[in-house]
Parts: sequence; C-alpha cells; structure tokens
Amino acid sequence: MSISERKNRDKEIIKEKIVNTATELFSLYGYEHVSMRKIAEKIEYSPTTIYNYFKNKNELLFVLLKHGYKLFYHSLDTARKDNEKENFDRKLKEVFRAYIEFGLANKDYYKLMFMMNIDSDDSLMGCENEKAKAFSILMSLAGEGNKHHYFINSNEMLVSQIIWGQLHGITSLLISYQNFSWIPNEVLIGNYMESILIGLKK
Amino acid sequence: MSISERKNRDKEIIKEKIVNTATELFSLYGYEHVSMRKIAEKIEYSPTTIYNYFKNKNELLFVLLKHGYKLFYHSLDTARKDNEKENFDRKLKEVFRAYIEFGLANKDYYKLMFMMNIDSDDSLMGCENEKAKAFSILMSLAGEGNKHHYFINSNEMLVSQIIWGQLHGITSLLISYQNFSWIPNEVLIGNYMESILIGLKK
Amino acid sequence: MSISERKNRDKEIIKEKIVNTATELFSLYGYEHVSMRKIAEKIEYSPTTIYNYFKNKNELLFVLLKHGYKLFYHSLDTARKDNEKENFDRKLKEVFRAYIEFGLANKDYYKLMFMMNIDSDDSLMGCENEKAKAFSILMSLAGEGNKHHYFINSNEMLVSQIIWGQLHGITSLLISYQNFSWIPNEVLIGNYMESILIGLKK
Amino acid sequence: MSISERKNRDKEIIKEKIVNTATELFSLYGYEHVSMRKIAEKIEYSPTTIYNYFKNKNELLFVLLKHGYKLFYHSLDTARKDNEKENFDRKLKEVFRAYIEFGLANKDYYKLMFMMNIDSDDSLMGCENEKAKAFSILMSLAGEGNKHHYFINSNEMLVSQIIWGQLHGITSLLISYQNFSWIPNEVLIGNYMESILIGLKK
DNA sequence: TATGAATGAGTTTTCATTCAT
DNA sequence: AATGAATGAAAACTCATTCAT
Repeated sequence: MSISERKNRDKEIIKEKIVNTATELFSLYGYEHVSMRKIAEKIEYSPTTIYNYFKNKNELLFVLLKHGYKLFYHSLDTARKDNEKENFDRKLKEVFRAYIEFGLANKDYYKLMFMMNIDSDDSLMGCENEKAKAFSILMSLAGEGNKHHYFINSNEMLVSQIIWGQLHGITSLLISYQNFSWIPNEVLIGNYMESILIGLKK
Repeated sequence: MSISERKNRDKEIIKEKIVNTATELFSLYGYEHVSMRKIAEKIEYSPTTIYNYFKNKNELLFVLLKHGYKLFYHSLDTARKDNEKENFDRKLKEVFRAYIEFGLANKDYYKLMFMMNIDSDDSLMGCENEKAKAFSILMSLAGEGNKHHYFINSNEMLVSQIIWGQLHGITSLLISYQNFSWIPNEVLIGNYMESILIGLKK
Repeated sequence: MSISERKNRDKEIIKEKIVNTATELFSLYGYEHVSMRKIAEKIEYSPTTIYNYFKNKNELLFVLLKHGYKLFYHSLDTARKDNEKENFDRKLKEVFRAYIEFGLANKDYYKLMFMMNIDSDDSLMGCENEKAKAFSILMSLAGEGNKHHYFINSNEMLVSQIIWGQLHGITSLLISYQNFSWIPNEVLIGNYMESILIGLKK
Repeated sequence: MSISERKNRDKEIIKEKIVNTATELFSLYGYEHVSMRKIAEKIEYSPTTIYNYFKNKNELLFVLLKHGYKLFYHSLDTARKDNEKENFDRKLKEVFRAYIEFGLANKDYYKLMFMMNIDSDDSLMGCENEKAKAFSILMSLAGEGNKHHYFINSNEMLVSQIIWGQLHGITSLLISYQNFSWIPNEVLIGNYMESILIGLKK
C-alpha cells in the first residue's frame, strides 16, 4: 500500500468515525440539538477538524443520509436476492421483514431518512437518487407480482405505494412511540405483514 | 356582551392567532427552527407580547398540541357518530377516511402530533390524555368489530395497532413527500383503505 | 375625618404596604433581583399600580431608604434620650447597643442603607440629610464626652468616626455572615462594646 | 520558551485581563449591573470570547474571588512574617495595618469579597477555603497573644472576632463613603488601630 | 492535518415602564 | 384609582463557522 493510499485510508477512517458519531447523536438528540462541538468531543477531536472533512454541518448530514440510503437499499436488496428462488409469497414477506427490521435496527438512520423530512431542504437533493433506488425495489416486486397475476390490483405504482405506506406506518410508529404498550414485536410484525399480504393478494 | 366579556374574547383571539401562527411555522420549519421572534414578526407583535399569553415557548407548544389532539379526536368521533347507524364496514371505512383526511387537511398539526416525536419531552406529558383518547376510538372500533366476529383476529389491541400503523403510514408519507409522484389521492386512498379492510376482515 | 382625608389615609396605607414589601424583598433577594412584578404580586396588585404611587423603581428605593434612615435615627435618639440622666458611660453604651441592635433587628434596612452602597447613585442624594442626622448623634455624643474629658482623644470628629467604624464593623459582619460560627450574640456584643469603650476612654 | 509555553502564557494574559476588568466593573457597578457584553467591550473582544475562557459569568466571579482571597491572605501573611521577630505589639499592629491597607489598595476586591455578600450563593462555596485561611491568620494571632497573656480576654475565638469586626468596620466605611469628610487617612487609621489595641490589651 | 482563538448572528427570556381605558 | 396590553432594551448564553498557524 503506497503512502498516499494509506493516507486516503486514514482519511476515510476518520470520516467514517465522524459520520457514525453524528448519526448516533443526531438520531439520539435530534439534528438541531447536536452541535459540531458535541460531535467533536465524542470523537476527541477539535470542532475545527470536522471542517477539514466536511464543508459544514449540512454536508455532514448529506453524506450521512446518502450512507443511510445505501445501507437501506442493501438490506432490501439482500433480502430479495436471498429469496430469489423461493416462491413469490415468501420473497415478498422477507423483503417486508427486511424493511421493518432495518428500521428497528437502525432507528437513527430511519428517522433521519424517512421521518424527519429533512431532505426537503434544497441542499440535500443529491440524496434523492439513493432514495429512489431503494423505492425501486418495492416497485420491481410489484411488477414481478403482476407478472404472476398475484395482486388484486394490476397497477404497479399503486401497489408499491400501498406497500410503502403500510411498511412505513408500523416502522415509524414503533420507532417514535417506544414507550407505547405495543403487542410484542414478533407477534405484531408477523400479523401486520400477514394483513398486508392478504389485503393485496388476489 | 359586557366589557369584560369582550376583553376576554379579544384575549382569546390573540391567543388563537399566536397558536395558529406557531402551528404553521413549527410544522413548516420545525419547532427548533422557529424562534419566538419569528412568530412575533409574523403576527406583527413584539416578541415580549407572546410572553404575556404563554409562559414560554414550551407552553406554547403544549397548548398547541393539546388543541391539535382535541381537533383530531373530534374528527374521528364525528365520523363514528355520523355513521352509527350504518353497517360496520361502512362505519370503519369512514373513520379511516376521517383519520387520513384529518392529516391531509391539518398537515401542520399531524406533523407536530405524530411525526415529530416532540412530546416525548417530559414537559409535555399533559397532552398524553388527549392523545390516548383519540387512540381509544380505534380501540373501541376494534372491540365493536370483534363483537360481530368481523376481524380475522380477535385480539382488539392487536387489531387496533395494525390499523393505526396502516393509517399512519399513508398519512405521514403523503404529508412528508408532497413532491413524490403519487397516484391521485382519491384513487390511492380508496384502494389503500380497501386493502386494509380486506387484510383484516374474516 | 373628611372624604379627602380618608382618601389620603388610604393612599398612605397602600404606599406603606408597597414600601414594606419592597424593603423585605430587596433585602431578601437584593435590589436587582426583585422585579416590580414580584412586589406587585406579593401585595396582590398589578405592577402598574405601583407606578401610581412611585415614579419608578428608583424612587421607591429612595422613599424606602429615607424611611429607613428615619427609623435608624429614631432608634439612636430614643436610646440617648432614655438614658439622658444616666452616667455618660452608660449612656454611651446604650446608644452603641441601639446601633447594633437596630442593624440586627432591621437587617433589611441596614443592608440597604449602609452596606449596599446604593445611594452613591446621583438619584438618591436626597437621602443624605437623613443619614447625616443619624451620624450627628454619634458626633454629639463625642462632643459631650469631650466636655467631661472622657475620651483619650479630644478631636470629636475623630472619635465619632472611630466609633462609627467599630459599630458598623460588627453589625455588618453579623448581618453578612449569618452562617459563620460566631460567639453567641450577647457575649460577643457585650465584649465588643466593652472593648470599644476601653479603647476610647482616657 | 517553547511554542506551547508561549501560547499558555498568552492565554493566561487574556484570562487575567478579563479577570481584572471584571473585578473593576463588578466592584464599580455591582455584579448584577455588569453584563458580559460590557466586560467584553472594555477589553475590546467579543462577548463570546469570554466564554472561551470562562464557562459562564458565575465562574468568572468565582475565579476572581478566589484570586482576591489569595491576594488578601498573602498580604496578611507577609505582614506577619515580616514582623516575626518584632515584639507582639508591633506585629499585631502591622497585621492590622496590612488588613486595612489591603482593603484601601484593592477596593474592588475587598468589596466583592467582604461587602457584597455575593458568595452566599451555593455556587461559590469553593472559595470558602481561601477565605477561611485568611481569617485563620487573625485566629492564630489571637492564640499567640494568649500565650503571652496579652489580651484582657483569653477566648481566642472571641478576640479574633472582635478584631475582625473592628478592622472590617473602618475598612468598609472608608471604601463605601469615599466622599465623606473623613479625618486624613493616616491620622484616622493610626488612632483607630491604637484604639483597638488598647481595647483588647490587658 | 489539526487546532486554538475569535466572532456574528441568533436564541429564550426578563424587566421596567408606558398608555389607553 | 387600578389595570390589561404592549413593548424596547437588555440579559446570559450557544452555535456554526472562519482564519492563521
């Protein structure tokens, strides 16, 4: 590994450290309540240092969101691929589960990505592609279902929007209202997914 | 109307003006991004004046949320009562529609109440009752359905949580992503509700 | 009593109420920490009302100080007169005691009058006369002592300044440091006065 | 001097500048009347800068008082040590003089330390040790005097409290009432101290 | 590359005070 | 005489950000 390569790697490591810390803090206390100073303190660098890696707080958020969308896409994509050979019913279910579980396992990211409405800021438009890619998985599943005449409704767009709505609903509520007296997760989520499928299937 | 009555009314009018403006701005830019000064400017009073009506920014939020929850409860309750005599299917659907339409007609409130996770602050616990009351409508509908053996699932809590999740899903997405290429509202919402019902019915 | 007399009396009563409350609060929390609103609340009037009786906060302080100086003068004067016939030694001691006891019994006033250096404000110069009158008692005692060749030092001004310094010393410390581990008051004050007298007597 | 040493020194210089200015202003106008902004203006920095050196206004006061108590202790201690070999009479007098002269030479500090009753705030308890140390000098002198059977009174605590009261009396009055028609300082202070000594000596 | 120093703009909030009634 | 409504001025403090080194 050349010196410049090493340097690049070091740089990436620090960048990642910053992004991870920021993600954690943003989601824990909310974007507004986390100051650059607090991020810096946590990683034991000076606040100024962060500016050597990110133009400003907004860019940090941008990078972080992009990363989040990538992870999210990857989760759904993996679920789909891992069940490529299974029957469609099963595949669908596993992708649904992947969606919800991503949210619960990455509350930080899910909040920032889908619940805080943060990227309506003009400055963050760049993330849209990544987001679209993730949504496209749901779209393609709807398309695939249609080929099998699986859904009651043959409009792919409509089906995928319904699915998204339903998946987002339970995921975001479970994240927001952690102290609510929810039915145990496994039971709730299992039944919820079942309900979605029945509601859509022919 | 006596003088003191008129005065009281004037006071209420200003209070309402403040609450409305705050609601709008909070929902538009987020609670943290809206300063007392900005609210004051919009209503063309001095910042100090707001403090003559509300102890502090937090209390303003508190009052506002309480108001929102009341409106919300009222919307659902009206829908239920107006369809008391209808068959259960119809009644359910109308309450669902009332939920979603409340959100779309009162985006500001819906955001503040259900999407910004703002009232996890201890200081706002007083609102919880109003919120619980609203949720209890869904609960009682689930109970009513059970009496008729309407739902596939006889656990009222489970049913109402599934319903809430699904209603919240589409409502919050439509609010958050207004620029997304949604299927026309009437079509989308109609099909969405249909899908929910099928998914739950025996 | 005529109507206008009654009105005047009422007015005086309220004025006094304000002054008393202000005195108490000023001394308790410090002039700066007491807002007009707090005074008003305590007497259960609106803040505006105070302005019907006093031009502003400063004038309130002014009146209050004037009142304090009067009380103070009266205390010393009474002690002197009550002991007119006693031997000079005794008379002196009783006036000393009156000084210290006034301070301890009226910590509020004593602080405002002699410890907060408040009336160096130009606006309060009017009080000076009252203060001077009080000090003149010490002066005249020094003069009286000299006639009897009582003091080691025949300069009246010098003697009275020494006395004032000594009396003020213990009084202000006892007020300021109430939690200090003082010798019991009676013992301390008795010995203190003894010490002063011995130090001055021929 | 290394670079880091120089930096440290620079930092200390600014800190000192802030402390000095604050001391002057606090004593001149009172702690409450001096805003961070005013201090900043005087040293020609931005208000924010002060917060880079002191956590908040209270800490600034705290540091300042601690410094004052140290100076005060040092003054008395020096006077005592410088006169270790002298007879007790002389030593006592010189320490008395040191007390009074410290007050007159450091009016700002003396006011803040002993006249403004500022450190009864819980937040400032840390200063108490320094204050106690200063008072302990008077105590030890009283003890020393007792060994020689110097004082009329053998209770050390009592003697030291009397002394403190008397020293504080003249010091604080001279500071507070600078426009009063005092006997010339040297005369007044000389006689005052003489009077104290006579009053205490056997 | 990393950072100490500095700051302008902004925050919530409090207060003395005025004015019309 | 009493007061509700309104405000300008100021307070302490925080933050994202820049700059020079």
